[in-house]
Amino acid sequence: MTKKRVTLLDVAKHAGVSRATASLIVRGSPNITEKTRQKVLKSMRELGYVYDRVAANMRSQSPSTVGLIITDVANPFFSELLIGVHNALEETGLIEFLGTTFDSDAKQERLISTMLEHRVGGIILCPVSNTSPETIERIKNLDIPIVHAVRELPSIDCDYVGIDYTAGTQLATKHLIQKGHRRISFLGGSSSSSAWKERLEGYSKAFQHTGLEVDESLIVESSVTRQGGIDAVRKVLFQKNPPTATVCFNDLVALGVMQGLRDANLIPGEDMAIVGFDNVHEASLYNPPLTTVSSFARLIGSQAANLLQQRISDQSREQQRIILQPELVVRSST
Amino acid sequence: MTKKRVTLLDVAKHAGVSRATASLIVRGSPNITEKTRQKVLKSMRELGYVYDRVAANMRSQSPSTVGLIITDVANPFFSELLIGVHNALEETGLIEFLGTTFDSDAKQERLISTMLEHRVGGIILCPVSNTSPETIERIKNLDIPIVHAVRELPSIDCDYVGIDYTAGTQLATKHLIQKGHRRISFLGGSSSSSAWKERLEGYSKAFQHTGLEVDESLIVESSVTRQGGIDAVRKVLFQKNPPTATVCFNDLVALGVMQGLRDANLIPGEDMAIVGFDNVHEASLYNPPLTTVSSFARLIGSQAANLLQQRISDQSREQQRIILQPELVVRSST
DNA sequence: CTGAAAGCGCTTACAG
DNA sequence: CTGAAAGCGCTTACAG
Repeated sequence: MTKKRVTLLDVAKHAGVSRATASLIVRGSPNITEKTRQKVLKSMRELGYVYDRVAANMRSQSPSTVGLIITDVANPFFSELLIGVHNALEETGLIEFLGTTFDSDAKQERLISTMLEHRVGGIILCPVSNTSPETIERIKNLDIPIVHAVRELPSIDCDYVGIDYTAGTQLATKHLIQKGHRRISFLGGSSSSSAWKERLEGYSKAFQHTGLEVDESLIVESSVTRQGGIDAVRKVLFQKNPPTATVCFNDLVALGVMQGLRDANLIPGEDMAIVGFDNVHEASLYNPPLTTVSSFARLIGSQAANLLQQRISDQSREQQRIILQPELVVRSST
Repeated sequence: MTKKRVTLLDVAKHAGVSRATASLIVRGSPNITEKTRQKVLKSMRELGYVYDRVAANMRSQSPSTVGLIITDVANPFFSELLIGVHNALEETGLIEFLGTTFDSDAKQERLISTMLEHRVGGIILCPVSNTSPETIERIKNLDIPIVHAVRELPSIDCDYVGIDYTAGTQLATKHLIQKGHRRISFLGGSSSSSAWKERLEGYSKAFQHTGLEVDESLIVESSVTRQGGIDAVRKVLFQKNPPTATVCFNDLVALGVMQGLRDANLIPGEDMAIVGFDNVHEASLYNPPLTTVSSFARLIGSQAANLLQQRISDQSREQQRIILQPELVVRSST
């Protein structure tokens, strides 16, 4: 038994103006006398009018929504990114649909479809690590703006915002080497993602620059979760020549590594130095406070939102790649 | 230079059928011969047709979106709830707009407005703790379905899903009393929220049942974050008669409490027993693993989504309140 | 500022 | 199954 929706025409009649005038007012046109404006706004309040952006945008063919597809809401890196996107979008009147893939290609497929059917004006995509060729092909044929964030798909040309992972882990690894460590493991993440490859490259580079050799047995993949960190550290801890330090795929993994060490009665930061990646808000609250590489999640989010808006308003503009430079944040875990 | 959107009429022409037929097919009508169906589906693929749910729902006056308003994405409780909502909605073709209030009434206001203008079919609202009377009045006048979750607004009648907080903290407090504790603090949360009041009631009840008295100086409010926990535990730790155990507003606060203890060179679980609330996925990974009360976040989410759907399809149906019964999960922090 | 018409991409509700 | 018409709530693009 919903009441019938109040339309602009109802408002116009109530205020004694034309529908065209009322339409100009809701869109904030300047060339309407203040007096009529007030009169119409008053009618809107009295009738309880709610502007229908969906109808408006359908007619004007301008989008009112964008899609944001991330891998995991529970990962603080992504919740920060989400906030960055939201804040940047807030002022523009755009609203975002959120989708979470949990790194599943099938889910990513479905989310993209659903969002397209809902007429999003564009999509910010943090692609799953093993995005299938079919999905890539499909994305390519999409005639709607798309911005990639965090991870880049090698075969796709489009706007991208990410950080220089290679520089980041290089920074982290160098820091450990300077502290005197020689056996340094690299824990967590999946080798199929570009984000992993780039990080590993930084790790390797740091070794090369010091003339040291990388020991492959110290490189362990895992899921990008706390549990993944626990699992990964176990695999290196019981080798005959265990590492004295570790670079982690991200802070979440680092947290797991700390846990895994404690489970083995070792003290994180003392028995093994640990560097994370992301500088998650809570990294300073870890025990011990975590040395990590800041990846500016919120900034990535707001930059991606900005790129998307620009792309929406001008499809033909030049492609942009924004690569943020990471910073090492030294705390007591190293 | 976007290509023109392919419409149902384009598809119909291409397949040599009428628009009405094509429309029946996208909506999955059964009384179409398989042969024409295949023919039309083929045309859709060839033309790259994307169904426009926005237009469809506008015409049929049935909603395709719902709003979900939570307090904090970074809180694992809410990210679980979010997943619950998403999963339940996925099958129905509804898609959700996510809004985060950070417990600000102004933000909540703005989010509700934006969602209404985007024609959501309903809203799942986890209201901010100090929701203003104006907002409440406005929500009342809303003629769209709304379901409250997690927190209840006392002056509003509507569908609600939450858990029995009173029973939860009572369980937690009783457990500590049975373990021999007498000085038990209650840390975190804001006394203006119903969720806090109910929890405190459970805490008090447990004392009453054992003939013990509550010491008001052991009840400390804080923000519902890890930092809040650190701050709160400090305030009780340096009293002349500090508590030997604590019930925390939630797991996030409990994590902060552990940290605060360590900062004071105390061992969580040994020098002070700790019970959390929520049974966040990571609670079992805390150090020490956290005794906590399970609040079934994901289930709350899916139940809220179900209630909302039912309410959308039948506005006049009887109001529902679903109160889940919490369970104590004992681990080594107590 | 007004007024009347057309259109965004669909569905509805017919008669055939 | 077809075909033509009307409508969801707006905006567009006029002539006045």
